Amino acid sequence: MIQELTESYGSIFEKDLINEIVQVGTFKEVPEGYKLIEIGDYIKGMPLLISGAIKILREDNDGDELLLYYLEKGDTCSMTLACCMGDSKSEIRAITETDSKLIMVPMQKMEEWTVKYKSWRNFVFNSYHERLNELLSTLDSIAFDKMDARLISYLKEKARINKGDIINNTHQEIAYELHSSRVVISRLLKKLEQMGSIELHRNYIKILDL
Amino acid sequence: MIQELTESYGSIFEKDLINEIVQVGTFKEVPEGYKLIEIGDYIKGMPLLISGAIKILREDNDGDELLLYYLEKGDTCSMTLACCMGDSKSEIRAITETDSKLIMVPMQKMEEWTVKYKSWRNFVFNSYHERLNELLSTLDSIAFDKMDARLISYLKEKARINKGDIINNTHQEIAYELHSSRVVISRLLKKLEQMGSIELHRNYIKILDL
DNA sequence: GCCTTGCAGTAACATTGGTTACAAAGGATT
DNA sequence: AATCCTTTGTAACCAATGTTACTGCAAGGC
Repeated sequence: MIQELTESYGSIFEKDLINEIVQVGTFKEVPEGYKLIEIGDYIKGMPLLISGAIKILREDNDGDELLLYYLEKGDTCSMTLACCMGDSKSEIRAITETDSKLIMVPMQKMEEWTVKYKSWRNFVFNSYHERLNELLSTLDSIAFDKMDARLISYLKEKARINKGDIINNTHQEIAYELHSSRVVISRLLKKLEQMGSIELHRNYIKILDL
Repeated sequence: MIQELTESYGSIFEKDLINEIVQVGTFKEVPEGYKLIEIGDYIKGMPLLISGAIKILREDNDGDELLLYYLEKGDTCSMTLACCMGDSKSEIRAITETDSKLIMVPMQKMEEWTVKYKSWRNFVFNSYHERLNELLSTLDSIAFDKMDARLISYLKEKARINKGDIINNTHQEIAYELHSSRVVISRLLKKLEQMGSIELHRNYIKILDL
């Protein structure tokens, strides 16, 4: 575990802190599609992502979903922080987008480390900062962009996260995450194909030039 | 200044911290409609709101606005925090919604107080927590609600913030903050009036039963 | 091969929201 | 009162998105 930690967090955490994390943290390896956090859960631990990616989703009262953003190596979930501090329930759902490795740190250490380690303070604040900004840009996209622009951003981001030019999703799945309908997504994808930006196949999409 | 501080923050900050704030903070009284922060500004200080209300707005590339949320007594702007920590520019605009009193605290104290005062740590984290949740609910409303529902929430919130049942805005102004158009807002308001929920007048709206 | 199931393509239509254009009403100024 | 400006009301129209319904196709199981 110490090896993975050092690799992903060695440049930002002090040695002492790394050692503490090794002592109290638990290493987890989770497959793609695993649900880490459900809306309404009480959260006891904080995840430090070593590899892979996690998607953070929001849901409304009717069960409609919306993708908020992804977490990657070196990220943690500020929502989790926020929830734990406030001792409240999770407002979001977290699902692994790819196979992932992460370390769970018990929440009790938060306060202690915040006082003790400058690097931990910076990490936590940076984390909040980045997540706030990601939320803002998600909000921008929903408020100001039309569906075609949102779809293009989605495809780009998804390709980046999955490190390739293939997106293994059905139109229906994409529609869920963008909170739209399958027919609309198929329509727009077909347009993108006709423009030569993508190639459509059954169960996957190949990015050509977005 | 110590009096106002104690009144609004006495129950959450230690005496010592209050004293420090009094020493380094500057008291400000600002009228309604005053622009406190503009997008792109570098921020040197952090505002502690004593009375009144501040609206936080987002803008897209075309200059279209969108109301994010309000700050009230006892609140501070996490965006500001986020920006200062990251030494980056402001992502938002802040304008007083009503006449307001606030104390500006220089940013340098942040780090120091975070180590020194547990109450300050809690305040900062709570602040982040609340702002994240407000952003989330704004996002919900944009993503999942139709314009009529958004308008109703807007009117309710505005009435609450202004502590009354009169909303002193033109249809055009409301349209800006909801990122819609005047005609659409007039149309929906007229419907609400016909349902007996509100009364329309020139330059103001009276809330009857929302 | 044949059947079932899930995915994608497409047409027709409904709804929401945005745009343009113009009229009418309320206030303020002269 | 005559004029001017701002705000509001409304109609007609358009574009984007969502809905319903039906089709064909691919893959896997039988």
